[in-house]
Amino acid sequence: MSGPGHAHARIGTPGAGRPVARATMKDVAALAGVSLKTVSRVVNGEAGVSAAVRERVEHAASRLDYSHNVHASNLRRASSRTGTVGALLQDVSNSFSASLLRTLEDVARARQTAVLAASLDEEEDREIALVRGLVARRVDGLVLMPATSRHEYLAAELRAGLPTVFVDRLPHGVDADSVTVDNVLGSRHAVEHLVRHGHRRIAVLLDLGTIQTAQDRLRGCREAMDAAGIPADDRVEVRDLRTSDAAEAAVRAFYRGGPSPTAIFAGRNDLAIGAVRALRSLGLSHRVAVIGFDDFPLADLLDPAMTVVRQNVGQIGAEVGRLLFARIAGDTSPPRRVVIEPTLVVRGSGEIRPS
Amino acid sequence: MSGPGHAHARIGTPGAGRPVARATMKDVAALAGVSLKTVSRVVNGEAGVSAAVRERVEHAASRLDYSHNVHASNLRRASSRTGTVGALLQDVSNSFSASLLRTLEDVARARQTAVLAASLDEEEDREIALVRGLVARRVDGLVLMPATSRHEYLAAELRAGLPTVFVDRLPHGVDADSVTVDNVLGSRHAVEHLVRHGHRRIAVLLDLGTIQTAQDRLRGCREAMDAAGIPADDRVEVRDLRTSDAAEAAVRAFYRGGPSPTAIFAGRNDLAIGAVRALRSLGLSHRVAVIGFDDFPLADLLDPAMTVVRQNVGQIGAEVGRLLFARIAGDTSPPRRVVIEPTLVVRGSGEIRPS
DNA sequence: CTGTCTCGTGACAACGTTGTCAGGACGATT
DNA sequence: AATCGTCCTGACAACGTTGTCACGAGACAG
Repeated sequence: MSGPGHAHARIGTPGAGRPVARATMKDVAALAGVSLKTVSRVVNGEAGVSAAVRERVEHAASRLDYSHNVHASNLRRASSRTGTVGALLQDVSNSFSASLLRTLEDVARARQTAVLAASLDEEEDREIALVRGLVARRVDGLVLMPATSRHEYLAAELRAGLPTVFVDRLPHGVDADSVTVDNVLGSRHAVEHLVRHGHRRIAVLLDLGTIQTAQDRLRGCREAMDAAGIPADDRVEVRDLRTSDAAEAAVRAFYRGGPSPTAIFAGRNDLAIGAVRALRSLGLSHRVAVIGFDDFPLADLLDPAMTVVRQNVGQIGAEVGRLLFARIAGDTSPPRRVVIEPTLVVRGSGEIRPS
Repeated sequence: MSGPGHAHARIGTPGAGRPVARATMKDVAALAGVSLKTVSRVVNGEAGVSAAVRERVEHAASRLDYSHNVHASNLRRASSRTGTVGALLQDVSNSFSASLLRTLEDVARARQTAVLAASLDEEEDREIALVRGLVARRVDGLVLMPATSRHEYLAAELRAGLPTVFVDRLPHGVDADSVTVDNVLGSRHAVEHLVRHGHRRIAVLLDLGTIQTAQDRLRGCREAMDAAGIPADDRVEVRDLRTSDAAEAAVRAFYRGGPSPTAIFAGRNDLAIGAVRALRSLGLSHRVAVIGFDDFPLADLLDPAMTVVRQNVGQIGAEVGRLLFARIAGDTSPPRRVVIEPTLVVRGSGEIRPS
């Protein structure tokens, strides 16, 4: 207690402990009067330690608040798993990424694995920096919803055997597992649905043109329109919409002496919400049809309830987890591309007929 | 290429690399024809390496796909930071936890720190196990939205100086930083608001009674009702509601020959949503007032738009980040208890008068 | 030419842990 | 009594890295 290092150490207050070094196996060994290796045996529950010694060690460990250092342990161990995986998603606060993270977390926890989560916000540099950080932390696996469109920068890691699963977007330039949604199909179905309800002037709201899913969704729309003989119309095809507010403004513009579409397909859930806000304020929410891509909480409570193309997030997350941990467990079969079919959820807003 | 270990190693396929060991500084040193220590100097950008040697080392490193091992580095370094913090939240897929995580992540990223995220789902054992795991991983700090009601189990860690910030719920039995919302105040304001609009039969929906915030919210309601001279009524005070569905069922029961409250205060956002579903299906959504605790996306788009008590999540997250990283940076001042005042956001559902 | 100083580089120990192996105590077998 | 095997325990090296120190080469002053 009077040692120089402890002189001013208070107990139980936040900053008090910094000077107090953590107890190591060596300290526990000294207190228990055994060798370091014996402590290691006890801590790891190995056989070949007498009950008396085991008890002495455990007592010493708890008296010193000993906590195992997994980093040192992994460093020494033969085939070191860090028990950590990384998840780089678009934005952990949006409901799609958040649900995905949650499902992955559940799978990981069942395997004693922790999840490092981060948001990319479609920033390419951030993705590359974060991947580097995760590799430096020696994560056992990586789940990636990429912001980049080319993934050669990952080649070395993949070659080194880093289990990697792409989600929502396909890998380009490297070969890796992926779990994606058939965006072309989903948006084609949505637009076909609108056409079937009599629409010919259908607006399309889309995210950043650099994002794969946005491109695919556009393609799906075009296919459906081509099949219906509806010519492409630049005035109602708005791209590079990043926010709900941008979508709202775009939709407002449609009806200010503009093309006045009778239906709107929104290529992302918050764009759909922006569209609803605009229509609501224009008094058009019961006169213009809306279908959004990606379901969201409360879509059924809006008025009219929103018809959406649903990506089954639970299924996506489960597939991602399954693939990732199979690789971590040593599965070396060729990369798999799991494609999940989205479904149209009919709720009302997509069934409004043109007036 | 003909070495025995590489004979069957394919390139670029997921499982190909497992047998290929990662290059270490030793390997880089050998290839560059320098000592290991020189590689360390180059990798860490230390001074005292000639340009020629530096270039040779960098070239060798990239040829071997060398990646720095932060765990070994931290182990050796004097004052080791792992550059990782842990966030144990209620459920990373609910919008409150997710937003909090997101804000924390932004603060952390600015400090080159990664975030380990996990959900507790109000399970006490899981909290304890996860904290142990985070400590074993030597996180630099911990953000905790506890499922437990007593926190003595953290005493040793706090004593050892683990920077810890409680969020949404206060620490009990130990002294630590916290950022909470004044739940009593918020719910008192909500009920006062209902009383002011003429309500005397006000139902209260609450989460698990073991959760601190639920207790506080109940207390706030009671204070407001006492002040208004409204006697407590067990029939309209429903506790231990875990899900939106449970809330929906409870509200349905109110109007099946039950007490028929003229207003409902829901102590959590998804309970409020359950209430809305029930009222909607009973055709009462414009006749019974509803106020929810905690704002949520689209609350303004419901019909009627929902009046809520808003906890400013951005502010909470920012405070948590600020406190946590101040501690990590060495701040040893006494623990702080930051309390944030929630505000009533008036939107319509809370201003319906009794019929 | 010698001595000193600086600069670039390397040898070695150490961080906290685990795998390998060897040794001592003890009871059982010859 | 000598030999063997079993059980428990410890000494030591190693994982990949960095801090410390020492050494050799060249520059420069005396």
